Amino acid sequence: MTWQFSEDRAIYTQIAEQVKLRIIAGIYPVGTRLPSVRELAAEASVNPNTMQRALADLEREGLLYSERTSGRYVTEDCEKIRQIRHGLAQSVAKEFFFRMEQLGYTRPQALKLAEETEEQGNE
Amino acid sequence: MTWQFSEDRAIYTQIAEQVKLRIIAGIYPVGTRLPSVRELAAEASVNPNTMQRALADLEREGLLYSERTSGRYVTEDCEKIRQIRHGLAQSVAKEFFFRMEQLGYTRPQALKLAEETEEQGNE
Amino acid sequence: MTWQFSEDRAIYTQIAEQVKLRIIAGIYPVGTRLPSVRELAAEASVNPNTMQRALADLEREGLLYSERTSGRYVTEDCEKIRQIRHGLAQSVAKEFFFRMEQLGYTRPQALKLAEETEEQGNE
Amino acid sequence: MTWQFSEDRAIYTQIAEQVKLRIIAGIYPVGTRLPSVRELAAEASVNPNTMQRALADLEREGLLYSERTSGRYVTEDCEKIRQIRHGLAQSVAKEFFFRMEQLGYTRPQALKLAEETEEQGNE
DNA sequence: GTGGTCTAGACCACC
DNA sequence: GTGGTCTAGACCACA
Repeated sequence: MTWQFSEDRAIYTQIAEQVKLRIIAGIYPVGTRLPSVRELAAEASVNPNTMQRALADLEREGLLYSERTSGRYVTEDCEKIRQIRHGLAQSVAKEFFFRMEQLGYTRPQALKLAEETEEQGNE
Repeated sequence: MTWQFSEDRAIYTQIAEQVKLRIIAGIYPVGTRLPSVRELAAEASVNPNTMQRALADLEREGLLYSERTSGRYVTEDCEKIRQIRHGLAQSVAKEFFFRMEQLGYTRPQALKLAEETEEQGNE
Repeated sequence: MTWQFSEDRAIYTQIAEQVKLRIIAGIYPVGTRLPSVRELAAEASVNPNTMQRALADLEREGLLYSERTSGRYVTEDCEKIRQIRHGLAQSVAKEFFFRMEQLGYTRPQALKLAEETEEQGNE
Repeated sequence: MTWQFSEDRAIYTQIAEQVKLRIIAGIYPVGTRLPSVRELAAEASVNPNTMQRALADLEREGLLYSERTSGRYVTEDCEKIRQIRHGLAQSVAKEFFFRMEQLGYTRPQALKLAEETEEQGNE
C-alpha cells in the first residue's frame, strides 16, 4: 500500500481520496491516531503543506479531527464512515451505469451482465 | 460529441478508444465511410500521423478497413463489433467490482447496492 | 492469366519470364504462332519496343523463332522446352533450400517439412 | 550481415522481416538485448521512427519486449520463436510447391526433383 | 543513456 | 481527393 499520483489532477485531491479509502478499508482504524503530517508527507514524497491541505479537507468532511496537542485522529463516528462509504459506493455504481450506457446497455442489461461476470472470472 | 484528451496517456490511444466507442454507439455506423484522416485530424486538433496511427490500430483489431483510394470504412462484421462491445462491458463490470471491493463490498453486496441505486436516482 | 509487373525490375525482363512460363505451361503451345508484337504489347499495356526486346531475348534462348513473313512461333523443340523447364525448376528448388537454410533447416530437414506440408494443406 | 531494402515494399516491413530472421537464426539470441533504436536506425541508414515502427510490430507479435529504460530484448519464449520459425518454413514450402506447379510439376514430382537437386549441387 | 510519443512537412500510388 | 510511408527534429519519463 503505497502512494502514487496521476498528474492530471491536483495532488492534494488524490491524497484525500486515498486516505479516505484507507479509513474506509480500516487501514487507519476508527478512533486511531494518524501519523503526523510530516511523516505522511515524507512517505508520499509530497510537500507537508499539500498533505496538510488534504487532511484539512477530510477534517471538514468530518472524517478526521485534530487534538491540538497530540495529533490527528480518525473519527469515532462509525455511522459517518458508513455514510461516506455508501456515498462512494453509489458514485462507483453510477459510473458503472454511465459507462455501460455509453456502450448501449440499459441499466437492467448492465446488471444482468455484471451478475454473469461475477459468477465467472475472479481474475 | 467532441474530442478531448487527458494528458496522462498517449493521444493516439485515447483517439482509438473514442472512435471505438463511436462505432459501438453507432455514431459511425456499420459499413460506413469514416471522415478522411486529414479531416478527423483537423477535427481533433491533432497531427494527421497521430490520427493515422490510432486508426491503424483499430484496423489491426478488425474494426476498420481501408479502401486505398476511397477512404476508411467501419467493418461490416456486426459480430465483431458485438464481441468488442461485450469485451468492453466486461472490463467495465470488472472495474466496478474491483472498486467496490476496495470499499469493502463483496460482489453480491456490490450487486445489491447497484440494484438499489438503479431503482432510485437517474442524475 | 493477365499481365502485371513489379516496378523494381526492368519490365522486359518480367515479360520474358512470363512468356517463358506460358510456353512451359502450354498456354502458348509448341510450334504455335504467337500473337503479334503489337497485340501482345497492347495486351500488356507496354511499348511495342519493350515487348519486342523481351521476345528477342527468348529468341536468343531458342524458345521462339521468327518467320520473316508470317510472325513469331514457339519452338518445336520439345526437348529444349523440357530443359528450360527443368532448369527453372532447379532454380526454384535451390531457392527453396536457400531460404530454408536461412531459417536454420538442413536440406534433409527442409525436405521432411515439405513432405509434411504437402500431405496436409492445399490452401 | 548488412541491411538492404528493395523499393517495392515499405521499409519498416522489410526491417521487421530481417530482424525476425536474425532472431530465428540466433544472431540476436533469445533473451538478449538488442542494440538501441537509434543505433539500429543508424546502422540501417533509416530514420529512428521507421526502425521504431518495425520493432513495435515485432513487439506486437511477441518476439520482442521493451524494458522502458534499459532497452529492447528478444523474448525468452523459445517456443514462440520455434512457432514463428515453423510458420515461416511452411510459407516457404507452400511457395515452393506453388511455383513448381506453375511449371507443371505435381507436388510429388516437385519433391522428387528437390531430392535429386539436393544430392547434387551445393552451389 | 533508454523507449515512446508527437508534430510538421514531404512524397508516393491510386483513381 | 484518398490512405500510406518516411524523414527530421523535438520533447517526455525513467533511472
